[in-house]
Amino acid sequence: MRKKPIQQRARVLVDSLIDAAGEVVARDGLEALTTVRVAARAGVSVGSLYQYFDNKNTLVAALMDRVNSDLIAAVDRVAPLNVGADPQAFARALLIAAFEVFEARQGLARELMRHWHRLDIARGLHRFESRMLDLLRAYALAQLREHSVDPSPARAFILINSIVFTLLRYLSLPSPAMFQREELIEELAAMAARLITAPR
Amino acid sequence: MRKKPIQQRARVLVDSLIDAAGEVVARDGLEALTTVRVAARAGVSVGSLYQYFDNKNTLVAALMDRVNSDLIAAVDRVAPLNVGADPQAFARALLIAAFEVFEARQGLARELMRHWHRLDIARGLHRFESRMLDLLRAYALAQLREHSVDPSPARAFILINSIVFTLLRYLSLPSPAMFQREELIEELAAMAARLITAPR
Amino acid sequence: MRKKPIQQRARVLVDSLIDAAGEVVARDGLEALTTVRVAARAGVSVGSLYQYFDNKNTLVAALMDRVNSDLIAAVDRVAPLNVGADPQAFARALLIAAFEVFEARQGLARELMRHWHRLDIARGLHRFESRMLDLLRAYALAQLREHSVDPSPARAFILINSIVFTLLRYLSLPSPAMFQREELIEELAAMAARLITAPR
Amino acid sequence: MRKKPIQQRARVLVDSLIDAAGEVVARDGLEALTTVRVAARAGVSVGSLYQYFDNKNTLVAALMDRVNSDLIAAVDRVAPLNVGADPQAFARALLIAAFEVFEARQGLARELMRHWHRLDIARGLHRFESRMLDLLRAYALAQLREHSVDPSPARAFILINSIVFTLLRYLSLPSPAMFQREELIEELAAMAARLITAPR
DNA sequence: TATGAATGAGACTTCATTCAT
DNA sequence: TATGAATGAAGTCTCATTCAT
Repeated sequence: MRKKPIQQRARVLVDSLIDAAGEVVARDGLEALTTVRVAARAGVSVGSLYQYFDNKNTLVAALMDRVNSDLIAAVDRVAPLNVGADPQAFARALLIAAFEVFEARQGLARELMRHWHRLDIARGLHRFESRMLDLLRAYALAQLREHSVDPSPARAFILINSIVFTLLRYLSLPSPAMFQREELIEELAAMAARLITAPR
Repeated sequence: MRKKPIQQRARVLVDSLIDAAGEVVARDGLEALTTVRVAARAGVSVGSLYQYFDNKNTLVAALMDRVNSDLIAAVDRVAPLNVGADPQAFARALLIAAFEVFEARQGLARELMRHWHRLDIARGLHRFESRMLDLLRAYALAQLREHSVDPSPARAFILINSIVFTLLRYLSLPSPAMFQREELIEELAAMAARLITAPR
Repeated sequence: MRKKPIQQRARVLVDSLIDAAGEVVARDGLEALTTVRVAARAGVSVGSLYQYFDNKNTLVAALMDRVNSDLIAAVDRVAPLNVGADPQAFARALLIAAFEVFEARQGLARELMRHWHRLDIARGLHRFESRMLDLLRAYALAQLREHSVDPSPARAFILINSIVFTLLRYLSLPSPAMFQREELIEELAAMAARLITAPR
Repeated sequence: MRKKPIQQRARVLVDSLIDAAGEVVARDGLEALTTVRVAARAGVSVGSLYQYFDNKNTLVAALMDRVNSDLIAAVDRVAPLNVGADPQAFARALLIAAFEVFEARQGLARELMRHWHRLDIARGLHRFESRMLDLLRAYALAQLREHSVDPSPARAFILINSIVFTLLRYLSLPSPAMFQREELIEELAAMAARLITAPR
């Protein structure tokens, strides 16, 4: 980031550029993400885009960060409301929240999924993994006193990635799947519950 | 494919072009996959590349198909040898085989993973899913007579995608994970076993 | 045209690109008309060319339009000054004007002639035909009250095409003809006069 | 021509290559005229094409020559049968013959017309002009004893070119003209007659 | 002689980035 | 600061021509 958007106007501009980037990707795919187009959609000139982003990559990174933050915000919102629920219900609640995030900007999920490499989706996922781990620990502390309160790193890794990617893959399916979304969520929740409660 | 590689020399060329594509991707990423570069690496001229591939996309598609076929071949080879094993051992065997495929051409997995959308990784996955479903049914018939022999589509979808993507994500981790590969395999195998044997 | 050349500088650039295209064609033929070369000759980069022309074809089309407009402007300028003249003198005046247009950019005529199909020379001719028809009607009204004021479409078609192409062919002759240009003009004018005044 | 096609088989091959070239042009335009395609259509390999034609240009030249020869053959066939007719009937007969040649391979005329420059349509026209001049002289000798037996070069030039190009342009009109072909022929014949019989 | 795979120069076009205004 | 025209490297693809078999 070339300069810190201390000023109000700058922050607004950065946001609208990221928004514009998301819209372009959602509408026409990552291939269509050109700096001129994003700037135009944001209602500014390319020059202004480069005032706030060093290059195209940092713009995309910012977009990814945004999605990741949305995801984290969603689980953060939902998790506390479900600490009392059984594992499967807990997982289900988080899954539904995640689904909503991905569907919020239809088309974006598909394209992000498709390019989850470019730009640190990896980095994003790492942040998400950490957050999820925290949530799991909190849940475990509250509910599963008798069990391990600390899922092993490997198991946490599997849990997060299995769910996130299965979900993304489902969302990016070219044609409707052979099953309903509800069924997918239920099965994923069951799997998550088993993973959480399984003995080491 | 512009012309069918009926002749020996042509088939060899097609193969070496796909190989070259894989090497370029593995070494420098999908972004570096230019037609000229692939041709050069294969020791021929661009023109020759276009003699066998309509365009760059079909080349990448061929590369994806190749990886997919390798994957299918690997599980096909291993599965029959493990029909007698318990679910977790069965899953473990397949996982190890898959790991080997992905590690065969170092770096390739990472980049393919990263672009699993482009060019029909999706299509490839579908083929792989079908094959895995067959193997599972065969295994179930032989081992789990008392259980459902037919995992629901949703569950199969979760099983395949969770494993494949978790595995790919692990392989594409920028820095070593906090856990050993063996641990990951064991946990994945356990998860798979639970998923296979869990009641509907 | 990708963007309308509203601004002065842009208009100048568009013009200089068309000029450059004309020069390249005149000097080395239509085959030598490459986008890079035209841009270079205009003193800008290819990118700039594509800022104002969607592709090579639209550039050529613009060049054709330019020639066509020049032709129309020339006859429009000369015709009013000769409404009082007899048919042959009228035709002669227009012919001389046309000759001048075609000779203005030496070599261009030859190449345009050679490719009169590509890019709407046809369309251009149609515009020219219409304009000529108008001029003929105006002339007929003023001079030939006793004759038909409206040449049949077929006759007008013959009149225009015979003159334009004969003239172009003359200009694109590789070696000097067996006769003087003046003689050609005179004969063409006579033919035109006969065609105009001949009874239906 | 790399070698004289003395042998029967060679002559046949050359002919079939020219035929193939004409068919390709007629069907898909001059842009589609690639050596490989022509060879394939002729049922031989590119290599064989280059056995008889130095390069693509000579092939096209040969095609043009062929059309030109067809044209000359047509007027040569028709002219003697009409020496007794009046000028307009004579002209009409030749025009109809020319029309038939151009329509023989539908589409070819349009494309040839469009590119009458490339390859010596010019050269071809010159041969055609000479032949026409001969025919006109013969006709004049037989019919117009009292007039000039020798049309001036300029007038002959105008006569030939006006007719040929008007005709070609008519044939290459994208949409049907406002008048019937018969009307065009009649008007052209009348114009020709006037041109032939007009005093110097 | 015939074949047709291989060559590779070169054409078109895009788009991230800069910088004069 | 904002603008957006200009830049030009780089990528994809074509096709006339050659030459080993």
